[in-house]
Amino acid sequence: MLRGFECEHELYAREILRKKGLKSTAQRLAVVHVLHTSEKSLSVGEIHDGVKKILGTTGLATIYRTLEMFEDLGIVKRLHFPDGGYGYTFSQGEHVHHMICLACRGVFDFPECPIKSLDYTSAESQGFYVEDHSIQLFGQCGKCREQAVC
Amino acid sequence: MLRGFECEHELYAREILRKKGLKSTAQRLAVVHVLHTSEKSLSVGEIHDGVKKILGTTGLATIYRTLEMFEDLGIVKRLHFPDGGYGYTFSQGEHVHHMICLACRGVFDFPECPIKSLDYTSAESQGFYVEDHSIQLFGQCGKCREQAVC
DNA sequence: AATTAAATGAGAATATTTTTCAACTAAACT
DNA sequence: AGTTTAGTTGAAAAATATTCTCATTTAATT
Repeated sequence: MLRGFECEHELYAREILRKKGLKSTAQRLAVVHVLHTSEKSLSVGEIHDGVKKILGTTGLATIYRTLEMFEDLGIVKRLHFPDGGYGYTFSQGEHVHHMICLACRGVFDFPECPIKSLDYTSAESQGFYVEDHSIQLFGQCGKCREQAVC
Repeated sequence: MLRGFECEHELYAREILRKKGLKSTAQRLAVVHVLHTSEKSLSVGEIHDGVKKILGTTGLATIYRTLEMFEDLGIVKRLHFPDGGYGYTFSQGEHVHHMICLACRGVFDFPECPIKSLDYTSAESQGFYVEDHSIQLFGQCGKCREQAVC
């Protein structure tokens, strides 16, 4: 298959796919490439466009299939925005929380997990068993603040 | 217009609508009723069904329009689940975080906001201006744990 | 009761996502 | 390097989900 833009991120994805007996197709690696070279999160359509730029024609269904699979594998993360939209960002499966710029949809890692220091006592006192949590900060990134008119 | 199930939640919604010069229609109050009497979050279709049970025929477009408006007004909150679905829960505009049961989609308030005690220093050191944040705990509620087979 | 601006319903129009299936291809095995 | 095989893809159709249009209705005000 077509190579040429092989980097650590693509090798990382190849490895995960290989372990699961899944194929490292040009389409899948192109999705990895498009996502990890983007500083902002991307919609399904934007990912499709990016992949088409690399491979020429590519079916939209393949993009949907790939993203769903990648999310299960922890290769991408789906983020929901307050306006109801959503996008994908590359992920290496780590426990990371994000700061999301509402202006450019840029995604930045939030270095600390405040829940780590916190315990789940108040949840558990209500009989709730916590399996996972998600934290997101919304606002404006440095670049967008500079460009802002106000 | 049709009354009969007027309670504090409906009066609360009426007041917000009135202040904005919007009408308290039977459809809107029925959405409030359906949502606040449900212990779990509801999909658009479930809300539509619930409203139809109260009012008879009701257009789906009205449900969509109402939910969008209610979200802007802080009367409902849209929650996204790890499986990609989403649902709505009644809200009174307060800063509350939720514990979401993955089994029944029940929504419970998480009493403390860990971000309150935390500061945004690490975000701000990256030049990011934080406007809002969202925290969600996912897991299993007490009721679903009891019913679980394992 | 009359007025008016806002809201609704029904269905058409869009948009989004999933499914189907024949053709294709990466990976493993000669 | 060629064969085999199971997994994948593309294209189009199908299924879902969401938004829009506009004539009719209604809540709120006078």
